[in-house]
Amino acid sequence: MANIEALFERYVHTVIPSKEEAVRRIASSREPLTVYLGIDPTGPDIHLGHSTNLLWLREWIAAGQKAVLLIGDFTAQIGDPTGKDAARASLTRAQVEENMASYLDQVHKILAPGSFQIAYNSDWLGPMTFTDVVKLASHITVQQMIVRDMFQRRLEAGNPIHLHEFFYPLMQGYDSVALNIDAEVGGNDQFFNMMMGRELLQSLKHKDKLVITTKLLEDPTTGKKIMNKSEGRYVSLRDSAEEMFGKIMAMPDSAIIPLLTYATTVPLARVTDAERRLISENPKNIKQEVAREIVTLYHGDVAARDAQDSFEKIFTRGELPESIQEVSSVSGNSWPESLVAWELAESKAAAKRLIEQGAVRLNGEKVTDWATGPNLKSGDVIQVGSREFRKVK
RNA sequence: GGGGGUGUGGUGGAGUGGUCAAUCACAACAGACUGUAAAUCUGUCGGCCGAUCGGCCUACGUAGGUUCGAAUCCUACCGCCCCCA
Repeated sequence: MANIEALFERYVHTVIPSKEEAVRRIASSREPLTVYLGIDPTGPDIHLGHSTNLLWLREWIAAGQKAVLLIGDFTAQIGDPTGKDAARASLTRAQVEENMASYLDQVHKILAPGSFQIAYNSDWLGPMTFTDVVKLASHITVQQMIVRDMFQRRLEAGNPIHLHEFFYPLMQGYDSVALNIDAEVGGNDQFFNMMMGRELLQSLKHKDKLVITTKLLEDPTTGKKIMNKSEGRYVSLRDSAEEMFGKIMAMPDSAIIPLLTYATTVPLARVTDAERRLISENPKNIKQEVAREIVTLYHGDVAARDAQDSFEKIFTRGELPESIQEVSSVSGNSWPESLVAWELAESKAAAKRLIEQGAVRLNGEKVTDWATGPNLKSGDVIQVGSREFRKVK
């Protein structure tokens, strides 16, 4: 019983109808309850923001309950409009399949293969006829749709709302009906869609679904998302150990506690301990511990330790990394031409700027003049900024 | 169907005939400093060429036009928003 209550504490934001009711239902049910997590395979990456749901699911499964991972292959193919004003490009079947394979690999880093079921919403959304859709739509009013804050904001700002955007909550909501599900879990930003599913399930099957929303990784000082996929600022579960470690270290200090709380499984006592230490201690140490913890989760102890060593080596002590990408030098190439060829600069103009700014080093010596071509020999190391290295073959 | 608006760089958003490759903010990149790829401060931020001055090319929804000269004016088209019906 105690472990069931604990299910609704750490990662959870809200439970509808209530946490108490959820606990009661689990305890009083003869059968395990089934919860589902829906994800749309719109890109190849799952990021740390999604990991909260997966970590929660792992506990749910450990508590003897059932889980379904619902892949929104149908919705992804049409294109999810919930983003900004521009309609997102639709994905082809092939892209979706590629993303799905990649998603499962990532999910398996947290949830053991076989510990959950997989469902695809194209199975029931694909065969629906226009008649089915109209009938489904009749259960929801426009007023119910436009209360959603995203729609409200766009109405106020005079930004377009396309009619088809109303169908996404409807489709996602219908997933609950098709699965005849007991509960759904998702990030707090998915609250509206999950409630839509609850509404439909009640209308169509007179069944009362639990809605469990999890905490989002947000910066407590700015309220902004720490993982921002549309701005390309996120830690992917596919990232290498070193990338992951580095990206976490580049996060603002204010992200330390949210990451430790919602993206790891360390005991909560350690979180309060970290909060206390942040006051007196160098935040760098605590951030490193968080990075280490997260990398361990996805890459294991050894890789995490190596990632930390390599980070300290390059950034704290300014030494060269273990392995450096090798490039061949073309004699006669000027500095800008070489930098572009080695993918260290986007254009020759950019390369010149980098040199002018003192960002380019040859064997540790600043390159000051772009006009006098590089005189390179095998083994020379070129560095741009603090993290890009190339070695001449 | 009628009327009024609007469309700018990765994003938001200025600019309404030349001094606009386009104020500013965010993002990004670099430098300094540091406690790290945090914070802060400074700088850079379309491309090409000439050894920093300079020159050329491409760009402000699309296609034309007016003009010595257009992101800025005109016409058509496309997209979007609002109001009336």
